[in-house]
Amino acid sequence: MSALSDPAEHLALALTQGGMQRMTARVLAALLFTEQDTLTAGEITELLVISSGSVSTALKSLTSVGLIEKVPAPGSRREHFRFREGAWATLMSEQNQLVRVMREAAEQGIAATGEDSVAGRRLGEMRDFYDYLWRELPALIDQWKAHGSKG
Amino acid sequence: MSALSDPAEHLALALTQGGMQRMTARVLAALLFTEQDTLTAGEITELLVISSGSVSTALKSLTSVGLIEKVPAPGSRREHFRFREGAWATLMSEQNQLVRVMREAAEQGIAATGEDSVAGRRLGEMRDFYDYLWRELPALIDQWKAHGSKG
DNA sequence: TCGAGTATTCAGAGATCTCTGAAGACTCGA
DNA sequence: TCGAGTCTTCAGAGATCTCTGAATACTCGA
Repeated sequence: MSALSDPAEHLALALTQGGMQRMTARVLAALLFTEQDTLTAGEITELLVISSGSVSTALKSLTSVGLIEKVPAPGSRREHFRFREGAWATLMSEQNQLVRVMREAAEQGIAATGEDSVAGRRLGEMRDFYDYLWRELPALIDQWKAHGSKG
Repeated sequence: MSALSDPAEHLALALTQGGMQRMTARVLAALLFTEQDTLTAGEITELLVISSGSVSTALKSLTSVGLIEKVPAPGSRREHFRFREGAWATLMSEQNQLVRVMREAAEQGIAATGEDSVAGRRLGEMRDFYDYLWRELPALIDQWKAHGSKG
C-alpha cells in the first residue's frame, strides 16, 4: 500500500491552486480517497512517502481549520483522523474571509482618499461589490446546508 | 510623486492573498488609487520604484484577465491604462474557475473509485457541493451586475 | 528609411517557501 | 516512575518563485 492514485493527486493539485500547501493538500486527498473510515499519521506517512514532520504539520493545520477531525481510537495509541462532515462548506467559508479583507481594504482606501475623489469613487464601487458578496455568500452556503446534500 | 500610500499597499497585500503576484497587485492598486483617470507604464514605474520589466509584465497580465484596459491616448506615444469598469465581477468570475476545477476533480475521483465505495460517497458529497456553487455563483454575479452599483 | 521614444523579453541573482529528519516532548500502561 | 510507541518542533538544505536590468524589438513622425 503506497502512493496516491492519479485522481487523488489531481485533486490535491486543485486544492493547491486554492492556496493550500502541497503536502497538506495531499494529506487531505489521502483522507478523501481511502476506503477506510479513518487513517493514522503513520499510515499517511507511508502512503504518501513523506516525512512524519510534514504529516504532523498538515494534520494540525487541517484540524485547526475544521476540514478533518480526530476520532477517538479505542484500543490504539495512535491518533485517528477522518475527513469531516460538511467540510466543503467550511472550506468555502474560510475562503470568504478574503472577501472581508477586500471590503475592508476598500473601506480603508475610501477613508484615506475621501468619498468624492476620483479614487474614492473607484474604491466605492469596490466596497459595494465586496459588501454585496459578504452579505450574500453566507446565505448561499446556509441554503446548501439546509437542503441536505442534494442540490 | 512616488511611493504608494499605506492603504494602497494594504489593498495590494489583500490582492496578493487572493493569489495575485505582488508587483501585479501593486500596479493594480496604483491604478485604483490614482487621482488621474489613467496612468502610463512610465508613471507606474516611477510611482512604485520597480523595474520597467515588472510593470510591463503586470500590465500585460492585468489586461489579459480584463481587470484593466488600454485607453487610446491621442497625442501621446505612451500607452495609457485604467482600471476597468466592472472589473471586480470579472475577478470573481476568474476565481470561480477554481470551483469548476474542484468539481471536475471530484468527478474524476468518483469515476475511479466507483459511486458506491466509501471514497466514492465522500467524493459524491464534494461533487454535489461544487456543482451547487458552480450553478449558483454566476447567478449571484449576474444579479449584482443587474442592479447597477448599489447593493 | 531613419531615429528617438517607448515597450517587451528573458537570463540569472536574490528572496522566499517547503520539506526533511533527527532531537526531544508527550502519553499511557505497567 | 519507567520506557516503548507516537507525535511535534525546527534548523537548514533544496526547490521554487519573483524581480531586475540590459539587450532587443517595436512604433511612429519626419
